[in-house]
Amino acid sequence: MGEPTIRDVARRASVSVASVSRALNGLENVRSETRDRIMAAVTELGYVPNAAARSLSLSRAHAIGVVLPDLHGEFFSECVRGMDREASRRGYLLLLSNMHDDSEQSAMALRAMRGRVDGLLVMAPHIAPASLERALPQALPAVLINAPGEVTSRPGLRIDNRAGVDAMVRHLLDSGYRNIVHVAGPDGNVDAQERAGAFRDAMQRLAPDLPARIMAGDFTEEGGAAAAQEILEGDAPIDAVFAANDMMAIGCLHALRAGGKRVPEDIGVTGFDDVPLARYLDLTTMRVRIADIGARAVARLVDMLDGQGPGDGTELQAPELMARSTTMPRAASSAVPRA
Amino acid sequence: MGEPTIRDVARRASVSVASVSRALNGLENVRSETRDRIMAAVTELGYVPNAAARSLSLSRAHAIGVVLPDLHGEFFSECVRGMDREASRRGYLLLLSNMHDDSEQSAMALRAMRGRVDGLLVMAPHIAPASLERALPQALPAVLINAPGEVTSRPGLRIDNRAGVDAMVRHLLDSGYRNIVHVAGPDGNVDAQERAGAFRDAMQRLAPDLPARIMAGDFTEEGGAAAAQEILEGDAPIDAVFAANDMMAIGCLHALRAGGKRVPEDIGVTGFDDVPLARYLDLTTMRVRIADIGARAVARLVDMLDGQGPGDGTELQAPELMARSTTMPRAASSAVPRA
DNA sequence: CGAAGCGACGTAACCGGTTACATAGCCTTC
DNA sequence: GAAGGCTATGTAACCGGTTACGTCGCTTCG
Repeated sequence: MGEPTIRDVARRASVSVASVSRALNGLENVRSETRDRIMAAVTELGYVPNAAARSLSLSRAHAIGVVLPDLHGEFFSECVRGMDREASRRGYLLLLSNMHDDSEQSAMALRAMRGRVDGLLVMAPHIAPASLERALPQALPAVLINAPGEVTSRPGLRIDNRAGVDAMVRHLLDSGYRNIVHVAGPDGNVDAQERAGAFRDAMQRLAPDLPARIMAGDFTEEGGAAAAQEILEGDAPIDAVFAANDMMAIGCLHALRAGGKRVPEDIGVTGFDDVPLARYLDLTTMRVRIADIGARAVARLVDMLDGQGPGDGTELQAPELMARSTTMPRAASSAVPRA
Repeated sequence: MGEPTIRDVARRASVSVASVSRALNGLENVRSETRDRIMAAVTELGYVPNAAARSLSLSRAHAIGVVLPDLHGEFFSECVRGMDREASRRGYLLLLSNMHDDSEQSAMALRAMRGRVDGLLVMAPHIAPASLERALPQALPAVLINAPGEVTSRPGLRIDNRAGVDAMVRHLLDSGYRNIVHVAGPDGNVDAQERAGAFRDAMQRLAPDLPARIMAGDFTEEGGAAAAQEILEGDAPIDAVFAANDMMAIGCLHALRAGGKRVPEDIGVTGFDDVPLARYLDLTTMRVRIADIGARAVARLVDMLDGQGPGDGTELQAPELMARSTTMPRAASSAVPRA
């Protein structure tokens, strides 16, 4: 009545279940005539192996658990797209579960994956590493995405914020901007902190004579606009705003233009992330290839599962400068010494 | 060595595996003292039931397979977000697989889900219903999302394009626009066809005296701009453009303004979908709650699985008018008779 | 010619749960 | 006080695969 099982196939092909299993898994020690009979039976019955039974006896599910926070649109889909691409290339399926803020429920979701997946991909930007480590089944290999710092023993994958900020600061200096202010993200956010710190360092290193101003922000468009207001009303001779993300850069851009500034002539504006809107507004920014991060995370995890060693530590994904029309080479430009 | 099994728990609590299973599944016939001993053993050992074993013996996986095409960002993530929300409320996990254009590989992905999922959520806008029906395991319940027409016997979920177009046409007429042109989407797309057809019908019904012009388009920004050029250069007295999606509306909006037209005074522009960019540009459009569609799809599927009957046929999700600043009530306005 | 070796194949145990059925202990009831 | 019923619990079969091990027949070689 139900779906055909391997025993049905065996009966139909007049062989034992062992032979069917061997034939299906491409083992060598099956006579080709036998194999043909088995394959015929398989197609006649429309047999498909039951994955649950397979996982149970192999203790291998060929599936990867993906636990993501409630991400904003583009980021989420790009990440999953990259994961799916790599996973399906490698013959794995993705088991998805949003990690809700409720850590109780997240723990539930994690347990529910027990026995279903061979490894975990976890993005938990706002979870303390210690409690994360506790929630993670210690038996399961896991790759952490954008986890805060090196605090964990798990292999990880992160945006190379330092390299990105470096490239952007260099671009601004090369273009001739001299009075650069960084609008930082919220305190709680790891990327925000890292970008702000990197900005300070980059300025110190690349242009020690110039001031490295940092303003507070919150990653929102309104926050960017507020920063712009402050700049318009202040008396500091700012000629470039480097926002810690694109949304703030966009808020900034509008407010500055509304305030009578010409961008990029009077003042340059740049962001970070390269959201679709940035491309649309022709905003200079750092492109973060999120899909690649997802794909690499899968690749590393599968390598671990196949015993290729744990890979070492945290891998960084370098963003790419997208120089567009909110910055321009300026008259007063002077070369910056290469590091 | 490996993870503890139910037998380990049974041994530790000095009971049989049957009692452990009963206690864990909340069966009534377990003495509370016994239950406590079992629970203690569970937490001491850190026992988590193996899902594969569970699915095998119950033939119930508590997971839902999700097969989506390679969707564009926002749509994908919204849809999955809605699904995940509802699925986790109902105690289900999501098994994800992008359906690549390669139908061979898609079939593979579908078989790989055999035994892993209790049902399928399939979005296949560009697959012929017949071949889809063939690829789908006939034993698995499935809910089709945005499937073309009623051609299939499976329950489905679709955007109510007719209602949406109706509402928009009514809004334009109410606002006083009289010479409305619809910029259609690509021929192959079901939504595009439906919207164009609905536009013709709505105009016929709500304003039989007015012309119902339709121009060809392709759902891209460039396509919208091209249509706008044609309007600018033509001599028809167009005073409103209703694009079949937001991206075309945006292309149109820019081209019209670049061509010297004032929007919304000289000409109204509207779209469909309410992508984030539309909100940003303050474009009048129809909001499609994609997340709700995903959530409803899960809800219906789970109802089917729980034997609540198959639900009947295709359910429609009504879009919502977002009247923003690319349309406005005009002087020459005259009321339109309500249907 | 018999033993050893080898390749193809079958038998049955196992993976880790669930559950039908058996059993045992206790309480009722006449 | 024995029979019957009820409840808590144990035993073992089963879900559908994989695979260690055994069997069988044939070839090869001393």
